Amino acid sequence: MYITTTIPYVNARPHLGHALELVQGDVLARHHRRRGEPVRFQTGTDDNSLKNVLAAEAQGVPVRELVDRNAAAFEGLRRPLDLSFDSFIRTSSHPGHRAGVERIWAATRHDLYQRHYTGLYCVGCEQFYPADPCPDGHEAPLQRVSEENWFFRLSRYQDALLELIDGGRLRIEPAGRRNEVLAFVRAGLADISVSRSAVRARGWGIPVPGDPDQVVYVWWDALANYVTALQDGDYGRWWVSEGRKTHLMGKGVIRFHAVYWPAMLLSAGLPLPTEIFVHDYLTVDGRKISKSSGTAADPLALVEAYGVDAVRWWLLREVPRVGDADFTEERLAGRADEDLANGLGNLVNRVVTMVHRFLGGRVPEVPARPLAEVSEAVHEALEEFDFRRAAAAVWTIVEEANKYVEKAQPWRQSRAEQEVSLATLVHACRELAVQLEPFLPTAAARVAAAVRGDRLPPPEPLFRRLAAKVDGDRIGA
RNA sequence: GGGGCGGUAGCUCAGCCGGUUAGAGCAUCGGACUCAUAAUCCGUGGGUCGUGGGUUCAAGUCCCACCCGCCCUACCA
Repeated sequence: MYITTTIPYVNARPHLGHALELVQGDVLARHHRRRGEPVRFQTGTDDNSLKNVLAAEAQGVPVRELVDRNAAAFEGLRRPLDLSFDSFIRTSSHPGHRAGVERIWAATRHDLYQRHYTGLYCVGCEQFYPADPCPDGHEAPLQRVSEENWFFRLSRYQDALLELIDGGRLRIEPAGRRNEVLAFVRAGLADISVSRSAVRARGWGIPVPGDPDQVVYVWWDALANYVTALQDGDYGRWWVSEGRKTHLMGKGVIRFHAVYWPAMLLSAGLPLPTEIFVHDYLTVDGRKISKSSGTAADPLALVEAYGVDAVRWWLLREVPRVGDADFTEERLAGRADEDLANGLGNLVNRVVTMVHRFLGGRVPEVPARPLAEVSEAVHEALEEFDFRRAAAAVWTIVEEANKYVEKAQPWRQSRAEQEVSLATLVHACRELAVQLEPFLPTAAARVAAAVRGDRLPPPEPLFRRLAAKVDGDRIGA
C-alpha cells in the first residue's frame, strides 16, 4: 500500500490541520504494516508555490531561506507526532522531482498547446477567476493577467474520468465527495492553463521544457510528487506494481487530485492512483485556523504542553469522518483525562498493582484468548477511513477489562481464582498494547513495558491528568 | 443560480436497504466497590429526531417545499 498526504505549501509553519492528515496517514501506514503488508508512507512539502515567494517577500527574507526553514518545520513534525513516514519529498530539492516533472510534461506534450490568455488571477488561490471578488476572500485584489500560456486538453478526458470514478477503479471516499467530483466532471471540463510566466512567478518554480519564459503551474508540479518521489526501482514497485495507492487530502484540493491528476496520468500513459480519501477541516475555538489561532493550533506547542498521545488521541478519537470538527484545549484535555488517564492508565495501573499485591508480581500462565473481534472491527473501520470508529473499537478492550475487574473482584478471590482473573487481565492489557500501536505508538509502548514478562515492574501511573493545566495554563492566545 | 452534505438528549455524535416503547459517550443525579491516578462499575433523569406538507398499515429513516450552517460550482439580465 502506497499512502501519501498532500504536500502543503510552506509559506508558514504547520498547523493542526496538517497534523490531522499526517496522523491519519500514519495510522493507516502502521495498521497495514502490522498486517504484514508492504507499505510506503510518504509526505513532503510543495516548495515551488508562488505563495511561498510572496510570503518571503512580505517577510523580507530570501525565498530559499523561508522555504527551507518552514519545510524543516514540517519534516520536524516526525518525531514529536510519532510519524512513521518512509519518505519526505521537497519539490525544490528532491533529486528526481524536476526531471520527473519534465518527463511527465514530455509524455503529455500531445495534449499541450499554447494559447493567449487573459484573465483575473488570484495569487492567494493560485487560480484564475472570471470575476473580481475572489470567492475565497483573499484580500489581495485579482490581477489582470495577459500572457501566452500552455494549456492542457483536460476536456478530452471527461468520459474516461467518469468511467474511472463511476466504475470504481478510482475510489473516492466519503461517497459525498465522489458525487461532488462526478457532478463537476459531468458539467463539462474546460482545458486548463498549466504554465505561468516566469516573470510573474518571480523566477521561482520549474521552467517549462523548451520554453524558459514559462514555469510549470504549481499544481501540475506538486501533483507530480506522488510519482517523482519514487526513484529508480521504487517507481516500478510502488506506482506500477502496487495494487493500492491511496491519496489523503483535505476537501479543498479534491478537484486537483480527482480530476486534474488522473487526467494528467491518463495523458501520460501512466498508472493511476486507486483511492482518494478526503477529510474535512478543523476549526480552533470555533474559528477557521489562521495566523491568529496562534499556538492553540500549533501541533508542536500542543505536543509540548499535553504530550503526543493526547494530541493524537484527540485527532483520531474526536474528529468525525465527515464534517468539520472544532478543536479546543478543553476538549483535548477532557478526552485525554477520560480515556487515557482514567480509562487506559488506570486499568493498567490497577492490574499491575493487583498482580503485585496478590501474586507477588508474577504473571501466571493461562491460555490467552486472541481478541480477533477487535482487530477485525478496527480493520473494517479503517477500510472506510473511519478513524474515530476504529479508535473506539480499540477502546472496547479497556471498557471490557474494567468491567471484568468489577465482576471478578480479584481482592475477594482465592489464590487460584486470582491467577486466572489476573492472567486474563494482563493478557487483555498486552493485547491492548498491540491494538493501540497504530494509533498511539508511544502509549502502546509504555503499556507493553508495564505488562511484559513473567515478573512485572512495580506499578506507576502511565498518564498524568491534563485538565488542571488547561484551567491555569492555556497555551493558546 | 445549480448541485451536494449536515441540522437527532445540555455537549460530541450513532442510527444501513422505512417496522417493536429513538441509542452511545461526556456532563447531571443516585447507588455499589476499594485493586487503582477521588479512579472504576451499576442505575436514573433528559429528545416537538430543523419547520410544514405528502406517500405508507407503519417514517428520524422515502418524496416535495421552506429555514439554518457548511462545501463544490456557475455568477443567465
